[in-house]
Amino acid sequence: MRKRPVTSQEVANLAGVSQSAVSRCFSPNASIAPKTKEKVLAAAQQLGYRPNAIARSLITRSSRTIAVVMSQLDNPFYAQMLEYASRRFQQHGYHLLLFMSSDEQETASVMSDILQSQADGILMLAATLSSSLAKECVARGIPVVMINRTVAFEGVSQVASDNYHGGYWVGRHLVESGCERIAFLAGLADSSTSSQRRQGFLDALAEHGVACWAEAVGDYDFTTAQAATRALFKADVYPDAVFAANDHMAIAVIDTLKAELGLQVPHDVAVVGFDNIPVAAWPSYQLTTVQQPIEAMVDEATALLLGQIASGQVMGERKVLPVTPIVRDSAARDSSLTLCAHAQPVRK
Amino acid sequence: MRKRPVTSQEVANLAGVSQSAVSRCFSPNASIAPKTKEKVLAAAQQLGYRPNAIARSLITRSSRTIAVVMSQLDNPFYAQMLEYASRRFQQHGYHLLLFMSSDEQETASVMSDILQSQADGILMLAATLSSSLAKECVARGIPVVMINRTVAFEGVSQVASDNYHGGYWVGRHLVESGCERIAFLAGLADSSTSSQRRQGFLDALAEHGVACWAEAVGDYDFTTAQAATRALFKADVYPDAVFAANDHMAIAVIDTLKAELGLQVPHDVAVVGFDNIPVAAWPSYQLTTVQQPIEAMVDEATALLLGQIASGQVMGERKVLPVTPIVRDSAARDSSLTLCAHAQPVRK
DNA sequence: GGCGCTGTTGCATACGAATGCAAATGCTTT
DNA sequence: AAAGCATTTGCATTCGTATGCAACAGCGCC
Repeated sequence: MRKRPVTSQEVANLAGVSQSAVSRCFSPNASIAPKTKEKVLAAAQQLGYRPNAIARSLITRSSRTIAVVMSQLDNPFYAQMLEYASRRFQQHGYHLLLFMSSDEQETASVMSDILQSQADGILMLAATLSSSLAKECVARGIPVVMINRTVAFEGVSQVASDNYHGGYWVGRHLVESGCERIAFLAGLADSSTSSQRRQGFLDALAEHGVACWAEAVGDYDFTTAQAATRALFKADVYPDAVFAANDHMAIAVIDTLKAELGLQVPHDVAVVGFDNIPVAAWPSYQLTTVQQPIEAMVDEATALLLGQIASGQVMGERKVLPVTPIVRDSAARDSSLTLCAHAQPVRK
Repeated sequence: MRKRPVTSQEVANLAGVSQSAVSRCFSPNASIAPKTKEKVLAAAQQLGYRPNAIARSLITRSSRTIAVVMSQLDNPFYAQMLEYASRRFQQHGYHLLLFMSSDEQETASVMSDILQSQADGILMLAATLSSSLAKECVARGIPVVMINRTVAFEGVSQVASDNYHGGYWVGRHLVESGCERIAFLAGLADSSTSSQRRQGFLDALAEHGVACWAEAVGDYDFTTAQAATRALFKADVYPDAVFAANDHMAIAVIDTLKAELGLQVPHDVAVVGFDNIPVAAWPSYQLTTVQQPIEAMVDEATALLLGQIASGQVMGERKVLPVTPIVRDSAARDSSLTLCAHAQPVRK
């Protein structure tokens, strides 16, 4: 049977003090005599008392909980983010309530749960939010921070890496490496990250008088990216470079080229990704990519959330963090590298 | 400023009913007249009322929350588990509270948070628990289910895949493939999964009159596994097969062999892993491995937790689920496959 | 019309801890 | 010894919702 939990009242009885005294022993800045505290803690220990966080939340009106909404955990990039975020918030005495949501409809139902759960803040990792829901959160004074997504509403904060300049660097790097038939493999059609990377990339090509050879969509998914690769390479004259909107897809491209099409990377085709996930560094891939500053992004998101929670002021702030090009073998034919405005290339 | 939330009392006033009536509108099986419900819902809608889950939890003594303790999210195997578990519990109206914990000490502090949080159940993914903490959970009537770990205490439930027979299959498969110098790469020294896989593996070798050629420890970590590989292969006569206790390490072995030692897989060395993570199927690796039934394991864990929560009976149950050998190129020299008692090989 | 029945409703209380306020304690000071 | 002050303590109330109980309404039936 479920045991009835020990309450502060019972501890108070045993210690011969009032319930308030017990409560004060477990509040950081409460006024309590050392001797009393000792007595109370002994009694608490003896009974196995643990303060009930639910009751505390009710009266303090703060659950010390952050709701996290994620769309994909199979992408190691976001898994890493989640892990780091969890540790970060744990340090500040906050806990994460995890929600998975693939589509916007699911997000609506999930948001309803979140609002009922009294979370103190909401962190969205690559998940989108309808503006009506965003508005409701802001109206209730719950800060929302989105990582790597944008939303058409002002009240929510956004943290992203500099996708535009990352894409720009890739475009320039490929052109300067001597590539001539450069293709782009997009992520999800409606994702801001993919389109910003694409825009920077196209601008770089244009500045060098090169047009994008071909485009395809891979939905940030391995299998879809494989199919897209086959489509891109079925013509007699195929691309000599592919920029995939993330590493996951870039890996799929490399594997498909090697295994199905008998093409060598980078000898026949240069491939560049985005994110710098751990796999990218593996000897089999040696993927040239653009590193997103995971920890800095999470730190920024944490600071925004905790800051707004503390101040009670919910406002939409935007942070764009610099990215770092990582040059590896998959696209490094020519090493005449030059610096990009916002990005220092690093050879690893 | 943080807005004062709308309460059921305010809705009641607007709708011209009592607070109880409002409450009953949001409880599934409460007795309420359709006409009243309509009035109340309209008022709730107008005010933007959402029931406060904290207050509800306090009175019902059930938070509808499951605490999840994880040790590693960088292993896609556990990331997949978490994602599936989240969706599964979401379906049942439960939410996940996520905690990361690497070592046993951290787990102790995390458990303290969990007990205060009034979670209805605890799910441990590849994390260990001291028996004193386990005992406390059981004493409080909080069910605990561990996936892929064992604990020296009876009250907690355990779900695991059949590591022993998985290891056994690997041992036999390698011997029957003609390998003679077979090495084992262990995971964490104290993990039950690694030692069970090892035991099955060694038993299979012994039954065929073969001794294990060498052993090393890789801590389930890419870099450590790379170092271990170098150690295993530094002698003139090196292994002709390696069984790594999980895929993550097996991939590290393959990469290290190819990139640093100039050895071909499977031509020079056969490599087998465990888990069947998505990477294992990638064309570059084609890793022979033993698949753990992720969804079945989570389903089982979910059923155990929800069952014990519903009945109020906390008890230690053990479930061992069958594994499925997956034969791919990394270890398939000879295809004279035979069936293993608990495992049907599948060619994918 | 009175009786009993089913289905709704409101009242009052409970959940467990935090906190403003006033009372009480202990200590110093003159 | 009395007054003054700072610190500690207990009392009573509060957070927002669920629920047992009693009151009540509506209905059909004899």
